[in-house]
Amino acid sequence: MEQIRKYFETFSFLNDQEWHYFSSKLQHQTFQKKEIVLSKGATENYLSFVENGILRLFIPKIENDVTFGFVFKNSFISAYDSFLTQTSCGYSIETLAPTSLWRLSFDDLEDIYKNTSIGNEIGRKNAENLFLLKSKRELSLLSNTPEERYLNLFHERPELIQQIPLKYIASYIGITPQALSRIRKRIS
Amino acid sequence: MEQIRKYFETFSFLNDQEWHYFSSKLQHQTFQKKEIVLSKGATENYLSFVENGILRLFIPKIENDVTFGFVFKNSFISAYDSFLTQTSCGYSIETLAPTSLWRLSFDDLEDIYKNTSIGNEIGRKNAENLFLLKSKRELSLLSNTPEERYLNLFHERPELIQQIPLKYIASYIGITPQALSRIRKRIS
DNA sequence: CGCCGAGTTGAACTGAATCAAGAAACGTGG
DNA sequence: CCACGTTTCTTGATTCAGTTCAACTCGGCG
Repeated sequence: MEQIRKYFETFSFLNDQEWHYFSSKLQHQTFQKKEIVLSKGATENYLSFVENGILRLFIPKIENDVTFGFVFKNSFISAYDSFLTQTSCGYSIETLAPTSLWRLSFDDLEDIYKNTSIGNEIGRKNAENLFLLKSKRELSLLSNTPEERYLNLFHERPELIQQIPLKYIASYIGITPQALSRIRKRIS
Repeated sequence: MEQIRKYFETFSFLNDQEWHYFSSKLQHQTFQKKEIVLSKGATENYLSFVENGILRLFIPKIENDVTFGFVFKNSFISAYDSFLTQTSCGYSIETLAPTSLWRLSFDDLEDIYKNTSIGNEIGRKNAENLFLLKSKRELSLLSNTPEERYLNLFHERPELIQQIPLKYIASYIGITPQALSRIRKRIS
């Protein structure tokens, strides 16, 4: 749990009282490998910190679903759009490895925003960070080729390429597994 | 200027004192058509409200630059990633029509965050909204075809298709002007 | 041992890129 | 208000990266 505090304090310092208030809201939950954490159509009720494990965000499709995100330990996971708007979610989240989460419910987070000044600040900085990530990804999808995206992933997140089945990575960079297989062959 | 207050109050109510403090920081500035508002490589110093006009965000390239955003009146524009991180910007912003902005500097915004509780709340909700837009766009780029993206634009933002040169829209959708021309022919 | 999912490889197909040229629209100065 | 030059849009021909369909290999697991 101390990891969460550390994570926050990359944004803003928390005194013990603030931290105690925040951490009292957290619920611990564990999942097996290949378990669905949130089903498409449901409404996300949690902002969750990944204590351990790997998760995948994807739009389920009849044939090939579209994977658009992976989350590793020591960061937050949520269907954050569904969470923020409290409307049904257009995608699903599943675990790719045994996973344990510290979860904060929507209502508890609202309380934190109401009752603490630090809450909004951390919430803002977190949303800003998520925005930055999505901005980078948008530019990558528009201006890089799939091959460039694969090479970038390879350099920036090598752990991802080692731990995650290729078919999901292929989908993440926007191509079929076959095409990724050929790219790998070409560049090696 | 009242438009800005209205915009904020879609998020959170502002009392007169808060509004007065905020609005005292705003600087007014106007631009002609086709004027560069921010050059790639510079650092964004402003969060700007578009009172009037149209702007385009793009990565300048030797041959075809990559357009990834348009902003119309009554919303905010900024190279928000560069602004937040105060590092040099990877893209440029130019006007596509005569434009007038109300601008808030980075330092002034930091003051607002420090001195008001409402500031962080609005900042958070604004960042959340920007995040939502980017999330939608990511999914669109991954799971729709260029043709579907064009039709979506056509339904969701028809004003955009009327007022903006096709070549920029093509780039925004992720294809060449020629390909967009053929799509238009096909669907009409 | 046999099954199943993941990855690879091949062949044919397709949508978009590229190269090139012409038509239409736009803006500016006379 | 027209004439000219520039930019934008369209259309055609060719090329190419990635898709699709299909077959085969490999490794793990019941």
